[in-house]
Amino acid sequence: MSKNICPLNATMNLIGTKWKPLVLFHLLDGPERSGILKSRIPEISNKMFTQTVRELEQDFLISRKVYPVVPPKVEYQLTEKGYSLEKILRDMDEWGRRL
Amino acid sequence: MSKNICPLNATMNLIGTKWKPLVLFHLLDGPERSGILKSRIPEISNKMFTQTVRELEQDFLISRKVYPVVPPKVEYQLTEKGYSLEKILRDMDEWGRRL
DNA sequence: TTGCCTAGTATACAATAAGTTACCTTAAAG
DNA sequence: CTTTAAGGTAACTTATTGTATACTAGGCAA
Repeated sequence: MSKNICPLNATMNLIGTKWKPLVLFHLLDGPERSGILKSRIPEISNKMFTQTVRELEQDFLISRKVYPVVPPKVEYQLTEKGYSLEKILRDMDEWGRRL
Repeated sequence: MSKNICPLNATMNLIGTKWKPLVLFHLLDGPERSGILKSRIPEISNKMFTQTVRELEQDFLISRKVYPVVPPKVEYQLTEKGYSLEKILRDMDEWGRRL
């Protein structure tokens, strides 16, 4: 009865939600402002967007830069750890293209 | 203003849940009986296991074979479509290994 | 100077998804 | 008789998501 400590579990804990891969994917081509990033994922709600980027930041997959201006300006970008998912994210996108 | 019809969305609709990638991953090495497959994912509840394999079956990622015996015997295996996710699944597992 | 605009986020509450527990099946073993 | 087996269902509780609304503070139009 080996307990399943399959590494995939760890991956799922970090990016195994409906929105995280999408947010990460849309940051692959460089930093984006919050609003623009959000607009690339039209179906996401405000709340889930904020919640998702917060969690990704906590897990060091993205970083958040706040400019102290009004109206607010916030930019997100992938960390190195986030970028290390590039191949997986692009493969998943490619896989979806063939459906 | 381009609405985001990113293929990754399609992928997420098929495997973008907490359990689906895990179920698929544990079928990569061949067909498994229901109980054994489930035991490889100890944290999954009975209900979520059944629900997950049902959805994967509907989406033609796995197939389900029922043997008319008592007690029941049911086997799951990846379809060709399911196998086409092999690289992604193994990469995700590998990524988790390095955390 | 009242009041609306902006972008990012926060909050309260409703809806949906996930987890828990109990129980069904039927044949053979004890 | 009673228990055990594997797989699954149904009823119910809790956790996660989604929706609608509002806040912030400087700039600007009326």
